Amino acid sequence: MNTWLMKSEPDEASIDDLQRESRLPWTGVRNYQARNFMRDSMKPGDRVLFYHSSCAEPGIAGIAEVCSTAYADPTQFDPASPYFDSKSLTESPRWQLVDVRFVAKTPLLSLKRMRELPQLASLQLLQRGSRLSITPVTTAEWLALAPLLGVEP
DNA sequence: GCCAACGTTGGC
DNA sequence: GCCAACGTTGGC
Repeated sequence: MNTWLMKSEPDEASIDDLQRESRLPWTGVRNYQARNFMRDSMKPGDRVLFYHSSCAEPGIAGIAEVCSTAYADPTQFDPASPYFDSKSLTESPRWQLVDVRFVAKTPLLSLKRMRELPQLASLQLLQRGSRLSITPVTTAEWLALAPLLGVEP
């Protein structure tokens, strides 16, 4: 089983929203690398670290789980959506997504705190200039993160 | 709101 | 295929 870190702006979809809905499609990814992770590498059952970005307290706010294989992101075909992509054709959708289900809220592990911890220094999230919204987390990184999130690895 | 870093676009 | 211009991300 793989672990992923997925960023979401809490104004759009927070861990509380996911808890309420119990399951959400991960809409709006418009970056090829992030899409490829969902399309090619994510499997149902994979662990997701739910990260809040572009907010007062950026950090990991909970745990989720991939619960579908990849399929076409419907928002790319919706002219009313901010994620509409006029160049994406129905017969060859450009953007894909997976569904994610709620597992648990965690005490917020802030970006600031993560930057202070040497055992987390390898996280792709923390690399200079990194802004990919979906990044893989290694087993070693997950083992270092779990106790900080108050969960069993 | 600023701006560094990165990704995409399109002319050549 | 290069690369300048432009757009976006996201922390601060």
